[in-house]
Amino acid sequence: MIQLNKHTDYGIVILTHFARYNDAPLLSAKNISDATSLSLPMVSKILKQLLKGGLLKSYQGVKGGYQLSRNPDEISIGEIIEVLDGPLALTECTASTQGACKTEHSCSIKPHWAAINRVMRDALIKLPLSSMTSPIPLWSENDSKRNQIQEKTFYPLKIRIGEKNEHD
Amino acid sequence: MIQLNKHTDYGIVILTHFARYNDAPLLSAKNISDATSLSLPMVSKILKQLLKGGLLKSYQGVKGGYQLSRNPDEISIGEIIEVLDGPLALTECTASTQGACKTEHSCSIKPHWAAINRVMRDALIKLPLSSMTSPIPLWSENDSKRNQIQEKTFYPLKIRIGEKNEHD
DNA sequence: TAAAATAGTACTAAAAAGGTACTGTTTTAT
DNA sequence: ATAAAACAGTACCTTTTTAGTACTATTTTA
Repeated sequence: MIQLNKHTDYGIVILTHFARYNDAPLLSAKNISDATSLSLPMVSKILKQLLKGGLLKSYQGVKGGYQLSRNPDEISIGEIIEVLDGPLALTECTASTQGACKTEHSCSIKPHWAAINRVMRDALIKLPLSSMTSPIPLWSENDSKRNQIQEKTFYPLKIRIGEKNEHD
Repeated sequence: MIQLNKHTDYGIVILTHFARYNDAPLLSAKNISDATSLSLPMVSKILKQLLKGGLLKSYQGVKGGYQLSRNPDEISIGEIIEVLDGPLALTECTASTQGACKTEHSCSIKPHWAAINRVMRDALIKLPLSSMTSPIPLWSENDSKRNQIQEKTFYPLKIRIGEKNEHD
């Protein structure tokens, strides 16, 4: 089912919590654990990963805790997944990788995998964390622009997919 | 890495082979096995799944074999993944599922998962199998329309994501 | 100096994936 | 008729990945 692993799943839940309480000064692992019903060790582990990936800032000591390193509309779901679960690709067989696949020499569609991976990545890189906290949960046609990260952000990718067809 | 399982990976390779030899009358499991360097039992297993999922037709007997049930431009990568790997969703926690998640009652972002799943599914459902056999492997901006399944096909989904922003 | 928080590492049990083997059924050609 | 070549279905086992926990060290504040 191409499922996210639990860590990543939990990570999105946790970051959504941060996004919702973005005004609060710092949130501790204990705080998050209570709010999400996830075990403290589990939460702690994921927070460390998010820290290492640059999505959170941390402060040690008795008044320490974590906070988002950027605004929720400048962090994408795709980026979160990449931090917790590695590259946003459905296969490791791309034009750039070498030797990962034993049938590589005979594989005739190798260059085409890039298209699948790109379509997938592009879709998730455009979905901002802030869309997880918006009052209306489901995207309607009119919401689609509001719930997208715009071109001027930090994302290098410039390809657009799913362009509106002018014939309908 | 949100990776496709091997069966699905192989399945796309196999169906791409069918797409490429769409004029040939029937292709046997042995034929596919030779062409892809995948073991015969493996190929056989996947072909059966694809048959069951309605993507292939089969004929028994000594002159038997398999063929695509539709044209390659009417089969989407997303559909293939759904047949071989289940629903195109990154989490099983959606508004429609019940009881799959033990922290369900305390999960505040449950309705929002649908957005992630939809973005993902929509991207892959629009990518046709025929794009795997096109001479130019990578999508350029101008290719994007050519390599998309159009609205008039059998897909019920009508949402579009990633619309071009008129400010750039 | 004690308490509350982050930082880092290592281990283990459970679940999923990947692959193979075996047996049965259908059709064609001799 | 019967053997061969292909599809059809099921069950099993091994390996890998995932999920979760435990333990220890470090930092900061009151």
